[in-house]
Amino acid sequence: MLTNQDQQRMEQLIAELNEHNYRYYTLDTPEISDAEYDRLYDELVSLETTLGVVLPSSPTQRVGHTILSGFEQHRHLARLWSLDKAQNLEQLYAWEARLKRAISDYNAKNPSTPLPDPTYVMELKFDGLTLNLTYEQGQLIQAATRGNGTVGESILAQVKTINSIPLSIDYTDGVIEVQGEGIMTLSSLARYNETAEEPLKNARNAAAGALRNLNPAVTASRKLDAFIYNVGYAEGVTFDNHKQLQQFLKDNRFKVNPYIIYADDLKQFEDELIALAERRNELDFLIDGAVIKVQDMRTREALGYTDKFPRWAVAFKFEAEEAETTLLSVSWEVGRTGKITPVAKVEAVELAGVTVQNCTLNNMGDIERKNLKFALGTLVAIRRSNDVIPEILGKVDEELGEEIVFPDKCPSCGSELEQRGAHLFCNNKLGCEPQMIGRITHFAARDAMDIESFSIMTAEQLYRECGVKDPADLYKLTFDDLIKLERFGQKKAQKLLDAIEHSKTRELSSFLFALGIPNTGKTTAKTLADHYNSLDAVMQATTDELVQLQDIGLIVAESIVSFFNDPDVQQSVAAMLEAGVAPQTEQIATVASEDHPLFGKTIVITGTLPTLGRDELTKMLEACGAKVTGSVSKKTDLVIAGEKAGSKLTKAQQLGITIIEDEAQVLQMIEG
DNA sequence: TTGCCTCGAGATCA
DNA sequence: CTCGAGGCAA
Repeated sequence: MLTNQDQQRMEQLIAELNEHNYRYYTLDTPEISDAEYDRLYDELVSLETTLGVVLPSSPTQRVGHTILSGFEQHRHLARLWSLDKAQNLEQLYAWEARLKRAISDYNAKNPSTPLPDPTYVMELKFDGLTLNLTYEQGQLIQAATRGNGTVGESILAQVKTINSIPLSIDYTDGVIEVQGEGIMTLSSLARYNETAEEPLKNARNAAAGALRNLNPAVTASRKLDAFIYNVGYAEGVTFDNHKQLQQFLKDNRFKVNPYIIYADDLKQFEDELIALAERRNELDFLIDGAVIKVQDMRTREALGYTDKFPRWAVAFKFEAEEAETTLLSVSWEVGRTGKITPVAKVEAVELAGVTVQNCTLNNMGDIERKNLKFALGTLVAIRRSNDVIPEILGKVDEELGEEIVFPDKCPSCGSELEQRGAHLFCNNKLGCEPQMIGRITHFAARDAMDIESFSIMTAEQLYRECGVKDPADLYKLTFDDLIKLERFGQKKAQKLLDAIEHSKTRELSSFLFALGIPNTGKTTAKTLADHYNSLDAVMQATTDELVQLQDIGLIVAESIVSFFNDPDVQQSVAAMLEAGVAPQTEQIATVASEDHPLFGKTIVITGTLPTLGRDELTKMLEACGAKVTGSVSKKTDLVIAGEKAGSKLTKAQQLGITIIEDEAQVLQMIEG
């Protein structure tokens, strides 16, 4: 039986433990000994077991004992943006110049409400894994990775194991999302590696790996930490400037790194940036630069965002670490477009926590510009540019090595190569294996037809063993074809077939991108799909028409026209359509049939679904002949309720309206 | 490009 | 149980 007294004692214990937890992990000023903490903790555990009651903010809820079967998708309430970069002071001031121009443009248009001169704040740029935490009525209800910025993966159970992240906060007036960086401190990593069977190589990957472990107990054993630096979405609270936002985070007991510097002028950061780069190695966690933001929130709102970045913030990146190693060999690889790219093998060398063995050299011109023509077997300097791709900077000394010989024949099929600019191309489109395998791989890729579990290895295997020479051939594959292959069992074969089947109904824009039209990326493919709304119309388009479209010039237009004039392409597309590939367009979908179960229904959407955006879902529903309205009434036939659904859901329940909360079920209904 | 994790396949052992 | 492919993040 739960008595009032027990309940009170439990709440008291939780409050005390959370307070001590906060002092220990967030403020780093513990007040009681570990033994005392453990005693209180044990008392709470036994109280919880005897009563059979566990409150959500109880510290015993940090380490879940159920092993997850996979990660669910999560749609962020506010997009998580990347940051514009500055590698040096010159680029930093260039950013400031753009910023000031944007401000004066704004002020010219809005003379009655001018923006103030910008003042700045500088913080550390942590090298870990972005976290997005959702609190509803003060409780931590969701935690997700960044993903593509819009949809990430839910890692709530893993994030709860991070002791400095509060399970509940004082702010209870609405839903908020805060953002921060999940990290592993260097001391934690060292301590972990002392006893670990498999030592972890660097703190960033260790943190990322720990958060993607399906067993939260494993995550807990890695003893991660997190710094919170932003409020991405908030109901019921606004901030005038960065200081207020910071204070809000601190008041709600988030762990905010104390390194925050305010300045009226970027010049004041110059010395600090140099000092920081030097002090970098003294910190107990990895940073890869500093983030500089405008303090004033109205300015942030007014300036807004480009496609990718906020205009009011920039990441100042430290000089990338460099290493010296021997250039062992250069091989020439053929991409899907026939472009020949030199790839360098170097003597394995440790660089910023990873072992580098391969470096891209871009093209012939690059090799000459870097004076590497006679560098085989000699010492070269390397660096990881843009954080990721290793590149060779140049020779370390004057010593001459063996010559890097530029090929004149395709290294794969032996055709004559053609030079276009600094690049070499193999024009043997249909007889050159890596080009064909590359096209098939590209076709199946995530942003293209999204055939899951299919990648270059599979493409090679299918090409060689099953005669899959063209993307269209994928649709002829049978279970019997696959099961014969090495490393293909029942499960894998079926999975691949299901994925191929699923790809038949991808969006037209994805299909166009998948075809690999030269000079046509995701964005152009989308432009084409939106404008023409049918595959046939795109194939019939003329150069004159195409150049009228947004961001399509003569070169792109001609690429598109000549691509679809190619009889091989026409044949391949025809074969795919024949096999049942039906790129989805709005036009097809808007031919709503009166037989559709959703036809004429009045539907209300509330909350957020894991992957479908509200606009996207509205369009889909309308295409079925449904009417999507904003508020629930007696006339509403159906309510689709996602996470964090509000009063609309309550009202629907009161009125007894059918409610769907499962995204998969929604999609099923749309499909009929 | 690398490191980390997961999953399925195939080998090994009971 | 071990190995390698696939997926994710930076």
